[in-house]
Amino acid sequence: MTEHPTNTEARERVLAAAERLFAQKGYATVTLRDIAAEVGIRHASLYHHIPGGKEALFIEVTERMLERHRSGLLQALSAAEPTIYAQLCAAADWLLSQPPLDLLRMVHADMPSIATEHAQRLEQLSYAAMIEPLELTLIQAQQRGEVQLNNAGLVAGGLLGMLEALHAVPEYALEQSRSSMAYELIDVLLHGLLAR
Amino acid sequence: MTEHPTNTEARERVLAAAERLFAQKGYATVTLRDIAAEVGIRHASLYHHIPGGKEALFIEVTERMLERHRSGLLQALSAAEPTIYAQLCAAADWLLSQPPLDLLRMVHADMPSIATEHAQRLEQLSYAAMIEPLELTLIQAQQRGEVQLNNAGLVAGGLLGMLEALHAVPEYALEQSRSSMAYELIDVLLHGLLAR
DNA sequence: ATTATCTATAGATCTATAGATAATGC
DNA sequence: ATTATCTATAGATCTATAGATAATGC
Repeated sequence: MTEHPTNTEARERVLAAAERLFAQKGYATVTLRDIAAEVGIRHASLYHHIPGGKEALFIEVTERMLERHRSGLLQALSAAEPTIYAQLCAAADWLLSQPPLDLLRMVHADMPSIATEHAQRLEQLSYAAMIEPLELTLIQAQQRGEVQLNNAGLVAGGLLGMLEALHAVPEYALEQSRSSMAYELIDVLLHGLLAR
Repeated sequence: MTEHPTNTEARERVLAAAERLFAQKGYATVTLRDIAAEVGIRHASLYHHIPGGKEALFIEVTERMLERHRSGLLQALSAAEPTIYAQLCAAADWLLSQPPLDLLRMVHADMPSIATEHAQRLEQLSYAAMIEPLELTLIQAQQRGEVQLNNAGLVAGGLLGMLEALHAVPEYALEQSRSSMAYELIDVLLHGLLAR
């Protein structure tokens, strides 16, 4: 009955392991035992750090992952040279520096498994973290006359799907780095495939 | 002890439900009870049709889903007017006509949950079904001088990620049809975002 | 007669709790 | 003294099996 969940290094290790595993494999696929094994403790010991259990753990780490993505993306975008190519490459570098996350799986598999009020909040947060920064960047590039588009949100979502797909390339098929593949895709998106 | 798994309508209903649920939510998230409920029977009755159990069921329906994707994609591509725009739009129409599938989730979550020999086969099959047809189409367009590219496989994968992402757009946010969004993305990919 | 379903239940695994023991910080 | 772990176990849920019952096809 002594439950004093404080924010120590031990708790942080638990959250970090949970975050990485959930981001990569999703809510249902990852068991508390998997997380405990990753940390090197017994699964029952997790409850000392997370009295709320699996669902609360998932919500907490997903929330902070999305918030980190939002600030990391915004930071990367604003630090980049103000050309759309440099900005999108910086965004790609940021995304590839993070554990692979799969927004489509989050929407179709993870969100339906948790309480709707939290699912809705996380869904809004994922929009704010992943789409919005790219959308704003595209709109600004449009305003300075650099690009031409109708629906920045759509293009932002498509770009994100394109970049996330790079995480599906298996190691043995990696002839070049994922970064350089990302730059190539961004180049195609900017200049188009059509021969000139 | 009377197990005579024949290929009847009842079995087909089971396979269809399993296929749709697995494609959308993944192996671990979907329980045999979910599938049985969808069909309208008790979960134990599933075993009459699938003596191999959950894993064999997943492998069977994933395999046939990927084979259907391969033939459906090839068919759509070859039936389209031979311009890259028409071909990619036909591919998008086909993809959007199918239950949402998430290749990234398959690679990171589903494949590691099943026996490695089957996982490897399904991974090759998913390449043959999803990437290869688009890759060949892009190469042919390049050969007739319509497009210009270095790495057709990379672009095919990126395009696929872009199109799959359309399944993440929630119903309430759908101002236009997913098809028309797909066409718009394809148009961007062909002509590029940069202002001319 | 064969095929498809059901009820009942075994066995595995998972989340979660209780209470004991070890490690750590004053 | 407080914090972090452990063992042991309850209870829920899941996959899977056995055997009975219902539906269907000659």
